[in-house]
Amino acid sequence: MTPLIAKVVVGLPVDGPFDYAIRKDLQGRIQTGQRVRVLFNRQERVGFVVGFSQRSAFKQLNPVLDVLDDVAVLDDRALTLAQTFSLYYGCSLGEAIEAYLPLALRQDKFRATRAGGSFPKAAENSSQKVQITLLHDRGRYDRWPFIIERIQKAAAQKKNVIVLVPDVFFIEETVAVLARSLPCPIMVLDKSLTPKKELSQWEDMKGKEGSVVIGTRSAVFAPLPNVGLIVVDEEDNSSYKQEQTPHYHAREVAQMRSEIDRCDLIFAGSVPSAEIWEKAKRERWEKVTLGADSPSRMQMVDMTNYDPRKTSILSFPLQNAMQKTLERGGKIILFMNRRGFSTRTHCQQCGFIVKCERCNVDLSYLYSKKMMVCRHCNFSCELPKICPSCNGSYLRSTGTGIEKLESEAARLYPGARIHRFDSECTAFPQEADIIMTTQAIFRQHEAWTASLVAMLNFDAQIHRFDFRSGQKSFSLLVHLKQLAQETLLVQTRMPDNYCLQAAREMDFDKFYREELKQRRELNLPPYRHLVAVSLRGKNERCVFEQSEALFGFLKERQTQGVEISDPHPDVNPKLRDKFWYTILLKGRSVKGILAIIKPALKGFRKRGVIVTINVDP
DNA sequence: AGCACGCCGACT
DNA sequence: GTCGGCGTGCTC
Repeated sequence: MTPLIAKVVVGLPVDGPFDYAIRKDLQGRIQTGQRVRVLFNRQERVGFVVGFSQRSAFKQLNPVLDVLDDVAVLDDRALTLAQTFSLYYGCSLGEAIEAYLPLALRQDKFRATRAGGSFPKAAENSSQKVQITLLHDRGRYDRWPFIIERIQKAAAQKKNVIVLVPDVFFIEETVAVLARSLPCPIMVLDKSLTPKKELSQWEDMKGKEGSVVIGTRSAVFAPLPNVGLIVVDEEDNSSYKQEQTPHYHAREVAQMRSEIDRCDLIFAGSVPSAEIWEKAKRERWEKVTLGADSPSRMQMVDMTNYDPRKTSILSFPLQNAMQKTLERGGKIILFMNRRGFSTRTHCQQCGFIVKCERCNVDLSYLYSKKMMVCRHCNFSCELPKICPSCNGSYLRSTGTGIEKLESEAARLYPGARIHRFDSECTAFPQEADIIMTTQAIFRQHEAWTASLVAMLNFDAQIHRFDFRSGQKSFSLLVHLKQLAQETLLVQTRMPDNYCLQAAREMDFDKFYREELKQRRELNLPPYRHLVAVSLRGKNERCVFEQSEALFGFLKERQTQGVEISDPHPDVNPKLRDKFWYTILLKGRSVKGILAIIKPALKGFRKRGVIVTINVDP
């Protein structure tokens, strides 16, 4: 029987599906996974057909206005993945589908023309065994021969492969490494292209076999048929987590897709995340350890008796090591994760601190731009000459950023060629004796190594208010150690810290033992799932009151095994002119936690706030 | 998300 | 008396 009603979802945070009448002339032309134009709440929108029906509970139905493509943009597997995605991340099916599609297909300006390739129906290969591999590469490049071999195995069976990298900066390098050894076609899924080009790339993938697609997190949705393997490189990198809603993690989506497509998975990296390390052990994944440790040794400088107001940020042992390295003609990398010259400007007369009005944080001074800037929003202003509060002329800038480090080094080593490399720099300084750098160093294609690498502010890193700060610090130490040919020097007031101890001995088991012990004691991932419910709004009192009200709603529905934290202001309570409060829920399963949040939110009438859900924040 | 209908302040 | 502010509710 020809269906009379189409079930349609839209890319808005509203649960559907919604029923639309199918006109006579469109009957037989509509299939699931197709895009249609519909009138939704008096507006024309792109909708996605997810099913059909003969009857509707609604009396008056709007008609489907138009079918937008000749072919379905989503096949059954893609719809299944979108469904799984929306249930796990607590978003609507329409939002999940929009996360999936190239920008062009979320609007009705463009048409999809190419149908998906043929591949086995889900039922035909449901018995196919899925192999998951944790590939721990203690070096930097030893992983690739192993990965290439696995890709070739997949390609030999005419299967396609997806390779995910954390950042666009790694795409070019990864393509080069793979192209050297692989005869099969390599494609790049690039979100930075124009919508039209992105669409044509996306459509090209549909007919492929034995090909490789490389891209960042959204490439996990590449419309390749018959995927045999997904590789997630540097799996612990936080860029795999999307900062906007829906807050998905490409690593988790890769696992969902592997279940549905019955394809293999490789999680590769120098420092696996504690979550994956534990899961690999619990679920008995294949574990491969490769690569020699970096030959460098790690030296710690105890800064306990160091007074930042009296001495240089470059401790005497560090100056000593730098001097010796320079005398031998060696290179030096100084690492500090803080941009700008100074990090705080205050008035010595009245105590006024120059802050960002939108985020309420200290403004940094960028000497290179002669401007004060906010590290959260892109607010910038001139450095005030007199105090805006008391009109006195006693403004002082304190705190050390990478630019001050640069001038400090220039003063101490007038003969050395000193360069800075941060996120604003495009070209890497090849001719340099001393390089001051931030995280940006890891975007560098060629492994730029140095005799001496120094990490200046380890303590600021480990003290960050984030349960993953241990993981991130350890990861940073291991990556910096890989850049050091001879010595990695770390300035710290806590030389006994387990991250430092484990990194010095390159004892990964030691790190995970301690990290996982702490996670277990505090009921944190991977032993519990977290879901953050965040409220934001212009009026702090309103946000606070609404948080308390929602907290009450959640408490009413609380089930056994789920903990609900009191609402608390975020680490940065004011961000981009909005106040942020969060309620954190902890439980053994995301499903169990969302079963509390979803109905609570349905009955909750929000006033002056926007509520968002972040699963596995 | 975004549009419509709602009820309260400043205008001719 | 009306025009329009945005706060809240709904979308097949």
